Amino acid sequence: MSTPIPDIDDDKALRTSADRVFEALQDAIVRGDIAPGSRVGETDLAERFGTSRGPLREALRRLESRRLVERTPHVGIRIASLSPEALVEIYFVREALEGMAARMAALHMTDAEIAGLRALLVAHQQDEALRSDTAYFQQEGDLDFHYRVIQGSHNAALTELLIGELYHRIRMYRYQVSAYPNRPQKAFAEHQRIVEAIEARDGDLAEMLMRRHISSARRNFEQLMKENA
Amino acid sequence: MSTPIPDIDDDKALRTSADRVFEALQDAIVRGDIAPGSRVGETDLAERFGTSRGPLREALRRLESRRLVERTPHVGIRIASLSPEALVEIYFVREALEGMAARMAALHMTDAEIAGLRALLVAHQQDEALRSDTAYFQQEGDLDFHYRVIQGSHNAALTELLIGELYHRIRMYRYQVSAYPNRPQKAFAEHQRIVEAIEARDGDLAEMLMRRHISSARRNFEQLMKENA
DNA sequence: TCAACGTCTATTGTCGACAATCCACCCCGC
DNA sequence: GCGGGGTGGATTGTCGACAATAGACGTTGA
Repeated sequence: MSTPIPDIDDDKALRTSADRVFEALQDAIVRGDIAPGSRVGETDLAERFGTSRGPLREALRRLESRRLVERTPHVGIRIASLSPEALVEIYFVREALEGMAARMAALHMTDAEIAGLRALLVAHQQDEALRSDTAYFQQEGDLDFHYRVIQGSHNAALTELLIGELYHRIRMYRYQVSAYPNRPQKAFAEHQRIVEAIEARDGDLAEMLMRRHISSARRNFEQLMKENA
Repeated sequence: MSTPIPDIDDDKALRTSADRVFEALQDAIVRGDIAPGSRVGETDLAERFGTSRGPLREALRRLESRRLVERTPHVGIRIASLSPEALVEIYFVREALEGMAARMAALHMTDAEIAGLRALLVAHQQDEALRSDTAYFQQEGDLDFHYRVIQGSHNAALTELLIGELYHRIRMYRYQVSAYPNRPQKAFAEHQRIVEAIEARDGDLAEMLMRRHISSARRNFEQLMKENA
């Protein structure tokens, strides 16, 4: 108890209480401020977020849709915990979706967007030169890169699925196991070649490279799991 | 079609009222019993489904997550209507995801599942021989075929995304525009070749064929839209 | 006549209380 | 001592009432 949860977002931009709780609670879950797998009571949560159980339950239903909490009727809710196996499953989904996103990005990104993407890579290169092995920063940068490619697809359904649903779970896992090594220099090189393909407006190549990029990250992760077992 | 809303599911298997309303309302939206794009009041809906506004709002939040209703704070909710452009976007997502599903189905489906899949095709062939142009039936059969391949991937994340989220919107569109022609005989031939690839355990081929199958359905749809405009 | 303002009503957002259900613990019988 | 049933407590599910907001309508002034 005490003040375990980072302050509720008091910003009034999100009008309703249910929306604020939804964002705050999602953030708390993703950041691991609430232990994954733990059972939580509605009354406690409502009190903690300074609202009543009505809006809280609405927020919970949305989090349930996003697979961030699991609910069993008349029993309660528990914070979702992503197993390594489930993460591997998501890797396959990412490979398919982001591959398609890269293809469409190569076809539909504006020149300005591509320029911004390359600028991002340059920034990463400099940062990486300094702090070569701090995986965390690279991970956030990695997310940034993928975000931009996804949005570059100009496909709202695709973007919503990836950023709105999948990425929260992935980030949750990254917080759970604090920064597992993820070959930053190699990933960076792959990013660079993806951008080159996009610049060349080569959809086939962009998709292929992105799929290889993600599937090799998956294999790296699977290897890591095998070693730790 | 007489009763305005298909009877609320009185089955007690779904324990809570919010769950029942969620399913019933989703069904009503998908079937078009509530006009797409129409504004609906919470009080009306609650009364219509025989519950109070509390559970109804929880159901609405989940439907909002599935993009079946759109909500603007302090104003109300409106039933989502899927534009042709949005459907095209979803076709691309399907192409990526179902392509991956076909690949994984070729690798992971059990022999029994494959046998069932082929049996389904045989049944389709016979039915289709009789009613060669009734698109509706073929469509439901089409869904059935795709369902099985998706579940054959044995990837829960993939299955949940496709069947749990995307397919409701697709079905909604099929009800909206009553049975647009979708080249049943050609689709059937494509299904057959996909099954052959799965039987051969050829993941690469299965994915390629499935992607072609879906993208050619998309192009067929886009062509149709152009003609009607 | 038109536009801007203010009021007013209908609808949504929020809350607290009550009812229903489950789980843990205890008691009783074997 | 052990298993089964029952009871108590706590938690979730549901409801009706109240507060707050937005949009519609009428009014007033130029």
